[in-house]
Amino acid sequence: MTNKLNLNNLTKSEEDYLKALFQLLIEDNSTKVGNNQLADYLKVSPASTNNMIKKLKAKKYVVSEKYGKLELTEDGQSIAVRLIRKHRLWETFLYNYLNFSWDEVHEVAEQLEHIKSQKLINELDRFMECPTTDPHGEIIPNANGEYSIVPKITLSSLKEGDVCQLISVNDGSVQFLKYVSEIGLALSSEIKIMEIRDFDKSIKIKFNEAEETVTRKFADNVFVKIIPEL
Amino acid sequence: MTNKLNLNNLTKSEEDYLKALFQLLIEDNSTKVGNNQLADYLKVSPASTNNMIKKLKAKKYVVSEKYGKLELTEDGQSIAVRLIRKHRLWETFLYNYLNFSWDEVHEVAEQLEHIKSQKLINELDRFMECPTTDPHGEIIPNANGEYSIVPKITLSSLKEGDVCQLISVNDGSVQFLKYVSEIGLALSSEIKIMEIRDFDKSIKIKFNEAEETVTRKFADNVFVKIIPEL
DNA sequence: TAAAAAAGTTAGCTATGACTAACAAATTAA
DNA sequence: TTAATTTGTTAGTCATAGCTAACTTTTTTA
Repeated sequence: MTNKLNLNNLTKSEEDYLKALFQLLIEDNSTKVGNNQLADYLKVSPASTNNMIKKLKAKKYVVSEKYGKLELTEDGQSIAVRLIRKHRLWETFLYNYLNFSWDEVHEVAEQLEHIKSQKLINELDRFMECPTTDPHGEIIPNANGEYSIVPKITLSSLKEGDVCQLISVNDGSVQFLKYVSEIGLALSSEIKIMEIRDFDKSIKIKFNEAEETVTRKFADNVFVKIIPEL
Repeated sequence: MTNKLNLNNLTKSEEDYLKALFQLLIEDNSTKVGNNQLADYLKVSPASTNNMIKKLKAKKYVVSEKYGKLELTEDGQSIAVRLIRKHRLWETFLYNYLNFSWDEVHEVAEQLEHIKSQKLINELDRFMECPTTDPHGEIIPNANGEYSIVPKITLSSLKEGDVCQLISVNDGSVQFLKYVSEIGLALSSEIKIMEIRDFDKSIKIKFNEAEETVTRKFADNVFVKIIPEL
């Protein structure tokens, strides 16, 4: 009996905190996630975070020592993965069936992911014929909460001369997504690092025969797969 | 400028109260809706209702004198109709595309109707090719909030010998909906009133060549259209 | 290694929206 | 028409979840 977990006893806020922790801890693969970092990520005060972490520790979804780093229990992770599954399935639905654009899906999916109905999400999955990635290129966990966490390589971590393929983009900001579309980048685009300028770490990239210079901040939000040179 | 109304400033609770008021006032066409009646309908205490009514009066969605009957302003009605539109469109989606049954759709639609996105609901409408009635037979208001409020005639208001057609059913209770399905009634079923028993107001009805005796309470939740006799 | 900065914690406040208990007004019935 | 019942209101409490301000612990750096 792995699944005695009751997913219906969580408030929207509790869910938001668990999902945020998962994204910082597991998806971003951080060594240490602290209280203030989480507060920053969720755009709330450190006091609020501290408060919520206490509650989540009492419910055994989070473990941490006083003044120590935050960690998710298995149950905590399980809840977070289910939320991510819901979020990404809804994004896919909005994008593929309801004419939403790349940058519009996130905000609405943030609301839809909190709808409590196991049947709803499983049927939505079936209706869409079990998609494996969302519109931003992120992998959708399956109904058992299993999914391969591909270590994320950012465009900013590459060196001059590297060639890579765009895998996914951070969907946290509408402005960013609009910019990505505008310069003509799309999922699977092949990108070559032409030059990295030392003084501001801005990067000159080449794709589809076009060249663009992007900032370090931009490159931090673009996830890629390196294409080994022949 | 009819629509200066900001639909995004309302809490889930405020929306629930406005919708409940609309259903009691307009759809059930009551002469007087009072505080306790509303509390009853929403299954909260009269104190809670009183409190919320104060807030909705301050926001100009509700008008009432002290100790007087509750009424919705035009803005209040407008918000309620939009919620009903959302509720019924989601019910239709769940029923037609996601294999939900008659009695399963209501609970999930109660959650989905609070999702804030104009685009979402308009695209969902387009995707389903603008359905006009939901799975329970209720009319879906259009994007402008217009819809014909058909005066509801309950099965219980008919007299012996009358013949009618099932138009819609009250979707408030899962048990009721299951019972309706089990005895074989469906939307559009033709029903004849065979006998009304005086002592308990139970009604013997005939449909699809079958006969059933139903209680007054049952008949109160079934809405019909009288078929004029030839 | 001591001072400064950053990170984490606590206390106490706010708003929302439930609740109960007590009370007041209005309606119904004797 | 007075008494009983129903209906409506108010006061005060609770939980959730946010906040600021003050404080403590840890980490950094000078």
